[in-house]
Parts: sequence; structure tokens; C-alpha cells
Amino acid sequence: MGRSPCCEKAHMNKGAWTKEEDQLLVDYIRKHGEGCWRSLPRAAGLQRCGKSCRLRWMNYLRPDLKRGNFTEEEDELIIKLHSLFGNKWSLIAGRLPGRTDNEIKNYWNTHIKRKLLSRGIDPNTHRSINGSATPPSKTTTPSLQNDEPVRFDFSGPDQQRTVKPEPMLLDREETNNNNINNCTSSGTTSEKDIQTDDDWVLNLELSVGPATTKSYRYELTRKANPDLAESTRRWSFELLGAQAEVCLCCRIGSHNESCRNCRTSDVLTTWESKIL
DNA sequence: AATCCCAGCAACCGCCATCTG
DNA sequence: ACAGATGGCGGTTGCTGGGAT
Repeated sequence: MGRSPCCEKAHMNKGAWTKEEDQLLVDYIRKHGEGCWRSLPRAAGLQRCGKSCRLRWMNYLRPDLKRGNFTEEEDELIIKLHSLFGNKWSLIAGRLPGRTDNEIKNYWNTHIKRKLLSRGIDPNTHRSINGSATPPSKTTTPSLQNDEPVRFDFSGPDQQRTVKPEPMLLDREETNNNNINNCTSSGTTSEKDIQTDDDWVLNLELSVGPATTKSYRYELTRKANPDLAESTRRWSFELLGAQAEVCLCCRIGSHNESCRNCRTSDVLTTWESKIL
């Protein structure tokens, strides 16, 4: 038969977490890593459902969370990703370093929706509210028309790549297809626009590269320490030493040497050269 | 000073795909 | 093969703090 229940619903704490509970959870995960959420609460001495522990850790206690205000750059990236993915917050979050799906979802509902409305853009369809073409925005909008390849790049016109739309994208539900096609029909962005010096275009190639550093770190960790492979969920931030900060360009997969904000590539490169 | 209203956000709920015994 | 647990996700709720009246 199946497994036993994840937790007894009775006698479980609910609502806001206390500092003591946070500390217990952090201490436990530091010591044992992320693992079976079902057994974690009891092992950590918490009167919480495993699901609640996971949520608390993922959305609030994880050491790699950025927190704080969203930057203008992040705003625009969220808008762009939302126009492609719709309400797939986890996908969007995977491309924003240090941000959680919950955080982005809240931010979308409280800030970005209003921001788009003030621009005259419907936040659901990303079309102009008055039904005409989407008004020009500072950032460029990728165009997807029929099978026409799309150019996305982070590093300027010289290194642009041509990316075919992923089937996944084309299979999206009607509303989202409309979004994409609307981007096309809006005609707000021409190739010429993309290739201006002032504009860079995000690399939104959806199927390439790790969306989060978590799995990447885990792979590195596992190669360096095969014993850890038994615990498939475990990923060690200790092994990487100090927390590697992941800049936007790295997360999106277009890090280059000119990026001064990013320590991650240096850390990982050094690391990889030692262990791989 | 008291009350009301609203924005922001943490946490919960329910569903679904995947995994496990 | 199957029942049921698990992990993950998106939608929603409800608490809290700050501003307006």
C-alpha cells in the first residue's frame, strides 16, 4: 500500500512562525540539509506540518533569499517573463535570483498590476487597455510570429543568437497564445529597435541552462562528495564556502566577464576547475 | 485619540503530478 | 497495477501596520 500520512493534523501549530520555531528549522536544515519534509518537523522538534516547514524555509528562511525592494530591472524582467509564462510564478522566480514565487506573486498583485494599468496596459493580456497596439515601453518586447525565429540576447547586437520558439510556448493555452501573438501584432518592437546600443534584450531561451543555482550547486557538491548522492535532496551551501551571490545575468545564463556584480561565476569556475 | 480603510505580505488551502510501498 | 503519500504550485485568505478621516 501507500505510505503513512505526512503528519497528524491535530496538535499542529498554525499561523505566524515564532523566532524559536524559525531557529529550530534553520538549525535542523543547516545540520541535515533539506530532506524529507514529512519527517522533518518531528526530527527538528517542531509542532508544524511538513508542508508548512517547507513553505517557511523556501519563502523566508533560505539563506540565498535577497529580500528587500525589487529593482526597476527586476520589475521589467517580471513583466517580460509574465507575458511569456503567464501566472507560472515558480518559472518566473527561477529566473530571478534570490526571489521566491510567493514573493513575486505578491509583488505582481500589489505593485506591477497597478504599474501596468497606469501605463495603460492590461496586466492579464499585456495588451493596451484601449485595444490598440501596446504602447512602446523602454524595454523591448520579443516578437513571436508563426515560426519566425526570435532574437534574444543579453549582451548586445554583436552576440545575438537566434532562438526558435519552444514547442512548450506554442502549446500554451489560448490566452497565453494570444499574449504572444499580441506581442507580435502590437508591432512595438522591430529588429532595428532591438539592435540599438541603449537596449539590451533579455535572453529568455526557456530550455537552456539551470534555472536556479540550486541544482547546479547540488551537482557540483555531489561530484565533489559522492557520499552526498544518497541524499538526493541535500545541497550544501557550506561546501561552497561563503554564499555565492548570483547576479541576474548569471541566472539568466548570459554571464560575461564584464559583469562586476557577480561573484558566482568566479566561485563556481574556481570550484569546477578543482573538482570536475 | 479613536476608528476606518487599504496595501502589503506571510501563511494556508486545495489541486495535481510524481513517487513509493 | 494501484492506492495513497509527497512535494510543488497557484489562488486565496487574513493579519498587521500605516495613513486618512
